Amino acid sequence: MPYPAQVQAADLTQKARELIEAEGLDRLTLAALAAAFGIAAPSLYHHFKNKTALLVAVNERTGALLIEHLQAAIAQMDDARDRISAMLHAYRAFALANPATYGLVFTNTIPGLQLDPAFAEALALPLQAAVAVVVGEAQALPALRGGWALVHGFVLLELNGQFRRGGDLDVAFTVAVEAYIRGLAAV
Amino acid sequence: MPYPAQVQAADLTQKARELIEAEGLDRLTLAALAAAFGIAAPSLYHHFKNKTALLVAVNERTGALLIEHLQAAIAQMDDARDRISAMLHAYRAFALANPATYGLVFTNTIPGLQLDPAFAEALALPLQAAVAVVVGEAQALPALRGGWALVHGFVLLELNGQFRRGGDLDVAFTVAVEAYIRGLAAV
DNA sequence: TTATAAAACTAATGATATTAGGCTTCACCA
DNA sequence: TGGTGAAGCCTAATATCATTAGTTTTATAA
Repeated sequence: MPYPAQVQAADLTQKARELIEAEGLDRLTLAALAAAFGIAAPSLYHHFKNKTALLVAVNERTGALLIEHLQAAIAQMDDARDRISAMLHAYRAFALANPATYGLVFTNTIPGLQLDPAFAEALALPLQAAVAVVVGEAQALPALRGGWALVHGFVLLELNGQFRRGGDLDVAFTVAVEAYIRGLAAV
Repeated sequence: MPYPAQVQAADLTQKARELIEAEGLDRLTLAALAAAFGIAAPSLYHHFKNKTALLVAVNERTGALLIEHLQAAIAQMDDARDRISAMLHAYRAFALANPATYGLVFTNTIPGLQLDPAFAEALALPLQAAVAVVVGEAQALPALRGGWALVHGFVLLELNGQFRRGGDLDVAFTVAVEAYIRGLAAV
């Protein structure tokens, strides 16, 4: 029945991600996105309910990429503490490489952008086991949350330019992560 | 020479903060803010260069309140580790009590909202000394950044509703903070 | 009393998202 | 083989805001 689609939803999502990283979220207008495909803005409504739905799709894609990235980082690591450290570093690397879209995933200034509850679950999965080895099953959940918080907070402050007193941020990150892991283990 | 000002910039800032917390950032329109004072939207431009400048003022106020809150929290504490713990808990309490405006301070989806560099400085000041006692001057800066990151990240994830697997978040926060401090000390 | 300047107003402009309604193409079925 | 209908596109219109332009009001200073 159709008409030869000039555009797939996935292409739109991908291009939107590129535009957000290249120009900033505020420059991503429906008109600009449509223009990139040679179509008119209202046509986008055939692919997404509204702009928020487009951004949700962007976030889902970013989340999937992040999870892939984390899984790759621990491919052949045995020691639990090494795995934790490697994942936290990989997490930061991903966020720094995708600053605008990473930030968008966790933005709460735009209503209706909540990520699927399964996301946090999927994100935690690869880390959960390693943390449990270090602190035991009972403390695994809070310990996990602390680790996620540490990295997430560090990266956001870093992306936000809040660390303005000099110093090597790579070193600071490593110091913080090592301290946290050491503290977890030392119960 | 003037005209009896019906409004002071500080009143506008205060009301804007209230509206943001009560209705959400997206509901804060200039028309709504002006209406709360019985004046017309364009009149606000006599007090603020534009809406971004208003939001910057809101952020400055939030930052000042946060710093006051932290200083009050450590009023009569002697032990360095107690001070660190108390400040981190006070920080979280403030953010949870002012979720929308706290989030706005660290939002990077709105251009031009960068807080004054002096803010991070002033925020760090009360914590700096306590951290230096525990880890020594040399490691104080990275250790400080890690602590800030931990709390900031925890609070944002919490406000964003990312911790959906149950469990007591107060406990999780305490576990994480204690682990971090313990890890810092255990060098 | 009057000129001035701050502070407000009304009316327009411009950028965007969104909605309404209609045209075009093509896979499928009679 | 030809008709149909739905998908995908378009143009035009609407609504919401922020912002700008130009005008009016009024307390005070001279």
